[in-house]
Amino acid sequence: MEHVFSIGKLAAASGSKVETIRYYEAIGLLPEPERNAGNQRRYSARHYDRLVFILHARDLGLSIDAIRQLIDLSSHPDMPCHDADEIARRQLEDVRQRIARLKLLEAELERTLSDCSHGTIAECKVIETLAQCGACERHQRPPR
Amino acid sequence: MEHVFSIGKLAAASGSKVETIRYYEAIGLLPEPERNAGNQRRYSARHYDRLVFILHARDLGLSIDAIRQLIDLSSHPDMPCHDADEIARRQLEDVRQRIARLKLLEAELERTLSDCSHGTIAECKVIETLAQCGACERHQRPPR
DNA sequence: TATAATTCCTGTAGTCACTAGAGCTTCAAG
DNA sequence: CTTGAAGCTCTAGTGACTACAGGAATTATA
Repeated sequence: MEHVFSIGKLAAASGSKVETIRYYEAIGLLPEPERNAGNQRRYSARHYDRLVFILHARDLGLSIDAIRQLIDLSSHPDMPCHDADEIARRQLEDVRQRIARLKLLEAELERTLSDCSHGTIAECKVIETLAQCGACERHQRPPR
Repeated sequence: MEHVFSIGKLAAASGSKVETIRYYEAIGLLPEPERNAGNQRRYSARHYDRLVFILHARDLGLSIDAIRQLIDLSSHPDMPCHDADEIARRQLEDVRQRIARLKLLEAELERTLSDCSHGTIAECKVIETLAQCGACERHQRPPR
């Protein structure tokens, strides 16, 4: 006899939300569960497993689309692992880039804050710093 | 005599996009520019400055709402700097948390990939890892 | 067992910060 | 003067949810 969950219990057990679960069902990530006599969803352990898989992958920053690919892959257990590997590798690359970028931001915010003389807005280095381009290469020189 | 830009030139000079500029105008972050006889937007250096301010702040991860607050602040130059300071400080805190979180993800993805035996999907550690909760505290124990 | 409180249902709309497209007008180069 | 690029407005789409309205079903309490 399997455990059977209401959507609320499944949300609580998995650490997600009722609305999110219904959303994952609507976009086809979670299979449609059985319904009881009163039309309420009744989930099994299989649903729990699938949901935890999705939540982990989301936590790791994978897009819904990447997760869909992984789920498709796992329904072909004879295929080589290469594609799943590739998805994880791309994600790792992405995460590393995000870290590098955020560290630059951290440094710039630290500088911005340490420069601030705590006077009035007119002298505020926070605003001033944002208004200028120090080492930034995004724009051309101001066109004066 | 001031430089005057078309929206396309402003986009190119600032490193943003035409649509983004119109969007910032629509939500009230950029003041409405003058129009020429043919109803086309004509921007001045003031607009360029404001746009660069916004783009920098967005690059630093500030929300549109935080930027709006900073702009409001800067129109009251006599107020103390404290509020602007606080916005930057909160943002720094946020960036640091994001870095910490991403580093955990990086480690988990590295582990996932190094475990992968490159066999078939059935043995794929990438998928397996996502399906389990190793050290994760998000959910309760599986309810079997 | 009756009622009250909670949970669940569907469907729609809202969020954020843009981005893309349709269908038209205006501008600039040759 | 023609032609093609750039501009205009307005609407809808994106991703990944989140929130609400207005009911129906279930569960807890008296």
